[in-house]
Amino acid sequence: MTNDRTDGEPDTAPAMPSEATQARRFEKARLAQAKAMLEDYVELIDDLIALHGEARPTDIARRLGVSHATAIKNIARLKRENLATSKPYRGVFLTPAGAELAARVRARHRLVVDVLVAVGVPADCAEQDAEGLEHHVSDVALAAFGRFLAGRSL
Amino acid sequence: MTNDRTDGEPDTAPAMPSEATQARRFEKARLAQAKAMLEDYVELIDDLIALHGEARPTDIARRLGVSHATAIKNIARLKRENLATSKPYRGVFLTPAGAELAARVRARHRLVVDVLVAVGVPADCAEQDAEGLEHHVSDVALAAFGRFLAGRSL
DNA sequence: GCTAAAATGTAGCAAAGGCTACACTTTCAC
DNA sequence: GTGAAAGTGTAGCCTTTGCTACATTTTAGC
Repeated sequence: MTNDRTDGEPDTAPAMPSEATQARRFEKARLAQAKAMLEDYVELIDDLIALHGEARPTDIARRLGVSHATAIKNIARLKRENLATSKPYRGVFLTPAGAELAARVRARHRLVVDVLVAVGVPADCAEQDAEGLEHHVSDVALAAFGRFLAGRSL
Repeated sequence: MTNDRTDGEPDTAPAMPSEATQARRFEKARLAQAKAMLEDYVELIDDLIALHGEARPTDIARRLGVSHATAIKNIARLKRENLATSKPYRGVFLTPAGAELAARVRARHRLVVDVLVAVGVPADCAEQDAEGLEHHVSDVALAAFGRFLAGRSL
């Protein structure tokens, strides 16, 4: 039972998910949001290392559009969560766990952008929207995206 | 110029968007997130009024999976932003601006769910993912979604 | 190799959005 | 109509994630 039509409301009113179902959905969305910052940072750090051989806090800050102090504070959190390492006045590097997360996040990002483009979203808009979108795409949806794109390219 | 290949990095390194472009994307994603709470509340309040004739703080809290104190605090913010009205111990109602926002948010939500289903995401998963996703879908992408679905149904 | 600029790090503040605890009002059963 | 349960509201706290201001270290030009 996932619907909430137990009382005598007008028949024209639309059904809603049950309170528990809806609360679970919102809670998952909140959790996804909490992980978003970590995901953005590891993906960016991985990109910068690939491009420049290192990831410096100031570069990270500029690319994220935040102050360097904010970037450094968030890098400290990455280190607490065993996703990155750094020594004072040296660049930031990813731990194996961080690199693994970065790989997953980048693959997801590509897939999301590709699906958006496949349904007709302009490329630059797809890149923009994917930036916020990607953190909320579940593995199940991701698998469906993969099948959809595979079917398209036949 | 949106690419960043001005230095002597290895040719195997992938191109990245310019710092300014990337910073703008992240900033937009942050702004979308800041509006998400308002959008969730007005949509839910609108649904509850349609279903029960009123939206009570406790119902709102239960459906969002937060404490009633949190719901009341956020309702106060809706009132500050002229999206809702309420009097002590009475239900919450939407202003014209709030109702207009709710209508837009609900239409967007439907479109997002429909597109997810159309590309093969299971219905319940689509509903779950849409909850977080929807706040980051731009009007341009939304228009593309509409065209995609219209093309499908031919 | 020294000095100035850039980068890095630290401290303290603010707003958002959660929470619990407690007080007050309304509603409903009897 | 009264008392208990349910709903509503307030106060104060915590964490997250942004900021500015200032201190320190490294880097680079000369």
